[in-house]
Amino acid sequence: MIKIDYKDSRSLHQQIEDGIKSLIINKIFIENQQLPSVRELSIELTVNPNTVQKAYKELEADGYIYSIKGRGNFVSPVSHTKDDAKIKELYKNLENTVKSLMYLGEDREKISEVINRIKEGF
Amino acid sequence: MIKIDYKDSRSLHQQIEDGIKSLIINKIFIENQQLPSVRELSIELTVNPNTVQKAYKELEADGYIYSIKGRGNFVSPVSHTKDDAKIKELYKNLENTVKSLMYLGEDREKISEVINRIKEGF
DNA sequence: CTAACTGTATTAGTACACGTAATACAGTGC
DNA sequence: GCACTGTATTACGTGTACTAATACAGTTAG
Repeated sequence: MIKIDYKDSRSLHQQIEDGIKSLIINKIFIENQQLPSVRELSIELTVNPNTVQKAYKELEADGYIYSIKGRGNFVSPVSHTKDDAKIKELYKNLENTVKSLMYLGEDREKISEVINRIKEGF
Repeated sequence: MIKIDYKDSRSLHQQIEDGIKSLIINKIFIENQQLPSVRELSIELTVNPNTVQKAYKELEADGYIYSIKGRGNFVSPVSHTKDDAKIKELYKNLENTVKSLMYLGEDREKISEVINRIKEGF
C-alpha cells in the first residue's frame, strides 16, 4: 500500500503522510474508512510507531483524517466548508509546475492532454 | 525580489532556491543574466553568506544557473537536452495537485481556466 | 601590480528535527 | 478482564540547518 524509500529525501513521517494523502485523493481510501492502526502500519513499514503517529497527527491537522481514541483513525468526509488557504496554495503550486514544464520546453498541448486525462479518471 | 519568511516551514536555503527558480521560470531573470552576488544577497536577506551559497550550489546542480569563479552566478540558457527524470517528476506533481483540487471540490472548468490563463501569460 | 570585487572551501559550534526506544495511560469492544 | 485501539512522555543518538570566522582563488578596474 505504502512504500518507504530510504533514498527519498523526504523524512519518513512525511513519506507516510504523502502516501496516505495520495490514497485518499485517489479514492482508494474512502469516507469514514478505517486506516491501519498505528502499531499495525509501523510493523508493516518497519518504522517506529511514533513515526506513524506523527504522520497521522499531521493528516488530522490537515483535515484528511479524524481519530477516535480506542477505535482508530478514519478518513474524513470531504469538507465543503472550503479551506481557501489550502486551495490558494494548490493553485500556486499548479502555476509553478505548469510554468516549470513550459520553461523546460514541454508542449502546452501535451500538458492540456495530461490534465484532461487526469480529470477523466476522476 | 525574494522574501524570507520565518513562518515558512521550508529551510532558508530552500526558500532562496525556490525564489530564484521562480524568478527564472517567470523570465524575470533571463538567460545569462547575472544574479546578485553571494555576499550581496546575504546582506539583503540578512542571512549567512553560506546559506545563499548553498542555494546557488543546488540551483547549479539542478541546471538553472552556472557560476564563474571571480565573476558571478548567471542564469543558464534553457537546456534542450531534456531532463526526463525532472519532467516526469513535474508531471507527477501536476497530477497530485489537480487531484487534490478536485478532491476539495474545485470545479474542473475553473482548473482548466486557470491553466489556460497561465499558458496565455507565457 | 594592487585593490576590490567575485566564487569556493574548511572548520567549528549551536540549535533543532528526525527517528528509535521504552513505558505508561486512556478509551473501546468482545 | 483482555486485547485491541490512540495518546503522551522521556531519553538518546544522529543528522541537518544555520551561523560564524577565515582562507584561498579567479576577475576586473584603476
